[in-house]
Amino acid sequence: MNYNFNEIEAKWQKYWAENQTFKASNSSDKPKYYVLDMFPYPSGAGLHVGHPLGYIASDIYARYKRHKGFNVLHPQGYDSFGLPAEQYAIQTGQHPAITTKDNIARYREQLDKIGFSFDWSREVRTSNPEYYKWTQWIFIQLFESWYDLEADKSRPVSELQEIFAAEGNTRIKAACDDDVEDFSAEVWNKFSSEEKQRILLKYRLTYLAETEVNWCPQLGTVLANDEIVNGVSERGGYPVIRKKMTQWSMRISAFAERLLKGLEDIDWTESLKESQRNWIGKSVGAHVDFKIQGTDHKVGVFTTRPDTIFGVTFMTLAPEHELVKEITTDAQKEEVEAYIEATAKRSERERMADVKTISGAFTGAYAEHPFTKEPVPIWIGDYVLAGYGTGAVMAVPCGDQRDYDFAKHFEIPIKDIFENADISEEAHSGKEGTVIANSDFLNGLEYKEALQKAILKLEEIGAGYGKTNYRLRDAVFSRQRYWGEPFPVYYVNGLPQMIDLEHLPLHLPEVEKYLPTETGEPPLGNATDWAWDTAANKVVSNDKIDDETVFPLELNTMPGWAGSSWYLFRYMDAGNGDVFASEEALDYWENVDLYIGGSEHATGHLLYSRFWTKFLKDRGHLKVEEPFKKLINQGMILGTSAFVYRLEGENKFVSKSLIDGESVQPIHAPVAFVNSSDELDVEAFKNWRPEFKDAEFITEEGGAYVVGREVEKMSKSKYNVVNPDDICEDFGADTLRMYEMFLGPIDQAKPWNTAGITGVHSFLKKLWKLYIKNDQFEVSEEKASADSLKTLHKTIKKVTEDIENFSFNTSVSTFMICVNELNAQKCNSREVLELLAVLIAPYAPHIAEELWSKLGHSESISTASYPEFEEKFLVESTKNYPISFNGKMRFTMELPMDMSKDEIEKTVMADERTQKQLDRRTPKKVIVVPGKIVNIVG
RNA sequence: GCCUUGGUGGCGGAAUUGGUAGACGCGCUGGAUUCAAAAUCCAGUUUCUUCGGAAGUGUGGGUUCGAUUCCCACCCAAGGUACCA
Repeated sequence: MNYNFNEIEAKWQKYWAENQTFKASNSSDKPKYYVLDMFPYPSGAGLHVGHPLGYIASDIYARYKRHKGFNVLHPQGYDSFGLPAEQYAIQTGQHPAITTKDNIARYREQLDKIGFSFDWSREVRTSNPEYYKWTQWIFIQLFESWYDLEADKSRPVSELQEIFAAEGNTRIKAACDDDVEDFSAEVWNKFSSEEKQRILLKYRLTYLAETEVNWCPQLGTVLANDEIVNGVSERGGYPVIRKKMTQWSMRISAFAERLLKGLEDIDWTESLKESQRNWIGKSVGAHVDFKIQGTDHKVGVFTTRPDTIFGVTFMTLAPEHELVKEITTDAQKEEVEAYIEATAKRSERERMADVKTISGAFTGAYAEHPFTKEPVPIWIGDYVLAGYGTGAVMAVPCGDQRDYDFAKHFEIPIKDIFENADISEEAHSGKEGTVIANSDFLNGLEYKEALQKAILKLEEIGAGYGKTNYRLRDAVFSRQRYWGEPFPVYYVNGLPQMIDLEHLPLHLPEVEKYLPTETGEPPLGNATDWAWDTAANKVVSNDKIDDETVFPLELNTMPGWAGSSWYLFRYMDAGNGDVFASEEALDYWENVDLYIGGSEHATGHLLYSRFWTKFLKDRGHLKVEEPFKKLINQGMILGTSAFVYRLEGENKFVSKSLIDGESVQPIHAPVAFVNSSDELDVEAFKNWRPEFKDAEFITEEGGAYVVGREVEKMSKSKYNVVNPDDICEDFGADTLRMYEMFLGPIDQAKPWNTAGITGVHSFLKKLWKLYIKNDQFEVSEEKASADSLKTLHKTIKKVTEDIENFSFNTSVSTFMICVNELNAQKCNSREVLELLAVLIAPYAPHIAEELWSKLGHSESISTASYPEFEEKFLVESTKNYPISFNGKMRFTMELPMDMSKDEIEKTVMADERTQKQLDRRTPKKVIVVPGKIVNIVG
C-alpha cells in the first residue's frame, strides 16, 4: 500500500477532465467567486517552475472557495500575440501562428500535469480571430468616443457632433489635443467633411498623433527599450535614435483622476496602489505662458510653484520642443543643432537617470517675464523631457535643485526670493514655513497664500491659470510589428475610417517576410492583399487601390496590452459570437474577485485594463467600474545557476575552490548536470557540446569538480531552468504544489532549490500512512482522542486563517506539524482523518481525492464542505510563562491560566531561579502581562 | 536618478496588536535497521564560551520594562521606469 503518486495523479486528472468537475455555470444558487491568474504568454521555452507559483496559489484558493460553497469561475487562456514568436519568425521563417500553437500545446500539457482546477471550456487566445474581433470592436468604440470632463465620462462622438453643430466647441469641456482652435456652430457647419473629421480626431479617445520612438535605421524598425542595450540595438549593436512617427494613441490621460480615485475602493496592496498613484503623478499648480520677445510665439509651462515666479531667471525647453528651431538665433544655431543631435542618441531613461552630468545650450532667444517684463533667457536641456507636461520649464534656481545646478554650471544668475533662506550651497525647495520676498505683490506671504495669489494674478493678466497636471501620458497604441491585432482601419485621403462590426474580424494578412519593408514600413507593408474594398466590404489586392472605393489599410498592429486589457470579461462568456460577452454573463460574474500575478504589471497591464473597464462602463457595455477587486502579487522564482571556470585561453576547467588568482572565464553549466553537493557530472558536461569534448578538468582532491553557484532570473540562456514536468514525474504534482508554496511567502522572490523537495514529499508519504493499518487501507471508526481532536482543530484554525491571508507557506508547515503529531498519537480515526483529507484537498488535490474515495465516498472531494473549527477542543488551563530579565528570556514557568497578576509575581519572585538571576539585587520593577510574559527589570 | 519591495542560522524560511528569535523543512553530525545501499526511524545542530554564561535578526542611532516588529539616517539586492510579457 505504497503512495503511488504517478498512478493516483494520472487517475484523478483523467477523472476531472472526463467529468468536467471544474466547469463553472453562469447561473447558480451559490454565491459566485471569480479567481483569475494573470494572462500567460506561451513562450517557446515552455513552463518552468517559476510560472506555476501563482497558479498554484490561485488554484488552492479556488478549490478552497468551492469547499466553502461558492460557484467558482477559474479559467485559463493565452496572451498569444507577442514579440518572441515574431523574432523567431524573423530568424527561421516559421509563421508565428504555428510557433504559438505548438507552444500553447506544450503549455497545456505541462499545466495539466499539475492538477489545476481550470474550466478549460472557457479558454481564450488573443491571437484567435474570434477573440481579436472583439479587441478590434473595442478599438472602434474608443474611436467613436470622446471624454466629457464635465460629466466625467466617455460619450459617443455622434453627440459631440451635435454639440458642435449647435454651439461650436467653446462651451464644452472635453479631453482633447492641446492645439484645437475655437470655433462657433456656424463655422463648424461650414467645415467640409474632411475638416470635421480632422477636428474630431483631436477629441476621440483613440487618435493619431506624432510620438517619439526608438528608431534603428540599420534594422529599419522601432525598438522596445528592452531591445536596446547601452544605447545600441541588442540585435546587431546598431545605433538607435529618437524619431517622431505618426501613431495611434489612447487618451488614458482623460481617465487620470478616476484611475486615481478608483484605487481607494479596491483591495490591492498599498505598495501597488502607491506605484499607480506615482505613475499617474497628480500635481496641482499653474499653467503659465511666457511671451517670446520679438515673435508672436509663447511658451507654456506647468509649475507646481507659481509662488516662486519672481525667482525665474531662465527657461529650459526640451531639445525636441517644437519652438526650438524657430526661436534659435543664427549665432546659436550651430551649438543648438549639435546639442539636439546629441540628445537624440540618448534614451529617455538615460536622461532621467543621469542627474550628474549637466548639459544644455542657449538658444539666443529671450522670453518676457509676465510680471516684471524682464527678459528671460531660453535654454534647452535634456533634463527636460518633451513628453512631460508642456516640454518646457520655468527655471527657478533658488527653489529647485536641478535648476540650481543648471544655473551654477552655466553661470546664470540666481535670484533669491525667500526670506531667511540660505541658498549659497543649494536650492531651498521646502514649502512649509517658507516666506516669499523680493517678489512684488507676493512679498511677505507664506507659501500657501502666495500660491493662491500668484494664480489669481496670472489669471487677471491673462498669462496663466490654475491647473492640475498628471504625469500619466497618453498611451501609444501602434506597433510596427507583424504578430499583433490588425487595426480595423483604412485611410481615405489620409483620414482614418473604421470598418463596420459586421465585417470583423479583419484577419491578419499573410506576408512573405516578417521584417519591415525596404521603404521602412511596418511588416504588414509586405502584404500583397491589404486594401479595403468599401463596396464589397472585404480585403482585396493592393493593386486595386483607387482611392475611390478601394483604400489602403493600416499597416501597424496593436500592442500586447490590447488583448489583455479586457480578457477577464471574455472568460465570462468565451464562445459568444454576437457580443464580447452577454449581458447575463456580465451581470452574474461582474468582475474578478481575486487576481494573482506579478508586480511587474503594476503600471502597465493593471492600469490599462482599469482604463478599458471604465471606458466600457461609460459606454454602457459593462456595469463595473473596476476589473479586479482584490489582487495578490506573486514573487518571481529565481534560478540557481551553475558556473564552471575555464582558464583564459585554454580548454581547461578549474574546480571552484582551486581558482587561485588565475584569470578564469565563468561559463554557465546546465543545472541538470550538477548534484546537490554542487558537483558537476563531468562526462555529461563533456558530451553536452563538441567544444568541451576534449576539455581537461582540474578537480578537488576526491576527484570531484565543484561548480560555483549564483542566483539569477530563471532563463533558457542561463541553463538554470528547472522544468515542472520532471518534478511531477519524480515526486508528483501534489509534492510540487506543496513545495512551491512551502518555499516562502507568495509575494516574495525566492531562489528555486530542488534540494528541499524531499521534505515535502516525505510529508505526503507520512500523511498517506496515517490512513494505512497493517499494510491495508483502514481507518478506525472509534472516537478520536482529545489530543488528536486538538491537533485537528488547531490545524483547521491555522490553515483557514492562512488561506484567507494568502500565507500558504505557513499552512504547509502547519500540515507537517499536524501529521507529525497525529503520527506520534498513532491516530487512525475516521473522525479526524476524513476532515484532514478535505482540509488538505486544495493543496494536494490528487492524494486527497484518492483518500476520499478510499474512505468510501463516490463523489469528488471538491464537493465536500470545508471542516468547521470548534474552539472547545483547544481550551488550555495552563500557560508556560517566559520569565525574562531586562527583556531577555532566561527560563519558563508553567502557571495556571487563571492566576492573577499579583499571584504570578509572587510565585515567580519566590522561585529560586529568579533569585539566582537577580544575584541578591532588588528588582526595580516587575512587569506581568497575564497570559503573555513576565519581565523583571533591575 | 526616481518609484516599489526586501535583507533573520550553512540554505528556504517562522515569529497575532511590540512580549520565549530561529517554528517547519533541507543540509550536516551521531546512532538504529541493512550483507550493503536506498528508504525508514531516533537524537543533536545560531555563534562565541573560561561551560558560570554572553552576544545575536544588513549598518549606525533613537523610543520602550521589553524591538525582527515602531521612528531617523545609511548600505546592499530585486522589480518597474511608458514598444519584453
